[in-house]
Amino acid sequence: MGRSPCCDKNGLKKGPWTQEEDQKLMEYVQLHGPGNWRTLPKNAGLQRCGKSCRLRWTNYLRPDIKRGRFSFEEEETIIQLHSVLGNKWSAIAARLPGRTDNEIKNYWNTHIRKRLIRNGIDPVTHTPRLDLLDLSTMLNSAQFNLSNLLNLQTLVNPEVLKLATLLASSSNQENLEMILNNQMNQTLNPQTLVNTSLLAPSTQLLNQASHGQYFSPDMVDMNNLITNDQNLMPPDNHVIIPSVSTDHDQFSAPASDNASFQPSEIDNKYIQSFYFDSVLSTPMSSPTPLNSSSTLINSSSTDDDRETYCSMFKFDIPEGFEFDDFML
DNA sequence: AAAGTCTGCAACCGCTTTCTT
DNA sequence: CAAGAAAGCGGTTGCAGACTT
Repeated sequence: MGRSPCCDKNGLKKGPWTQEEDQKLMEYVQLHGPGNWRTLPKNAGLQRCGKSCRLRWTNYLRPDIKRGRFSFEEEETIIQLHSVLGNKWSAIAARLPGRTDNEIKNYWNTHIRKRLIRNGIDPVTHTPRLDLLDLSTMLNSAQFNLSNLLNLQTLVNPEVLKLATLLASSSNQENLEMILNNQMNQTLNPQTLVNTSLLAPSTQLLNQASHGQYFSPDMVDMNNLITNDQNLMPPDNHVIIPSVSTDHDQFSAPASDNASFQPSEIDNKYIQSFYFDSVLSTPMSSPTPLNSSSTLINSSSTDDDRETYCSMFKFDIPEGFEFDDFML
């Protein structure tokens, strides 16, 4: 059975709304409340179909709509919710007071989605795009071959494999193996990551971690994270492993034997922003002020260039997980 | 300065779900 | 329970303004 159109479109206006039309619609809704959209246009003296009126009201005229730029927290919320809910814009909008599904959808398509793609993250799966990586380097390795991988597959966290792949693409064999070997102990050891020298040490953070304290993903400025105590957040089932180059401006190649190591821009972004975050975390703290010396956010960055790093790597932290058990 | 291209967003379209009779 | 209407939803389009050549 075919569906009849929501209204007779003959003679009905389409396209942008005029101020006069907005006024009529607002006055009518304020007087009678929203709803009964089929009869509303006629009663309000509008040459529009009810559907158009409903859309105009819900997406634009509603008094509780928050207009203007999305805040950092809102953006983070959208990304996190999208990683769980997918394109359920109305469900996402329900968690963002004052924002409409249409607005969130538009913002996703025009800003967030592009940014994720630019950073090598699949906006659908929220995981790094392996097609961007050089798998051949890893697979051709004599020391690290496919059969080893297969033997490990039940033990290795797939997300860590992705990181490992990334590192492999940078020809850093030794560090890669260290990470994978530690994965055989079921969980990623932050000390090991740091010891690889791919990830410069943060003594302060490691001390905190070794005492079983976790950090919320204050994701933007990893440099601040290690230099500023107040950025270390209270336990919240979060772990961050900050991976900050020693000079803060350029990713450091391991010394001596790997002088040709040239990480790509994507490598830098991934590695420097590597952190763990449970998917359904509690709302995040306010972001750390951007540091102009950071590779991620530098002096030439505009507001629009605020990079989005959440949801890149997600790990569930097992209950009762203790870092002490895994310290070297 | 003009033409072409890009970008962001409001609005529309059509399908699905929910409600009403 | 079924049919029809209304509402909800997500994908897509069209256009105005910004930007680039």
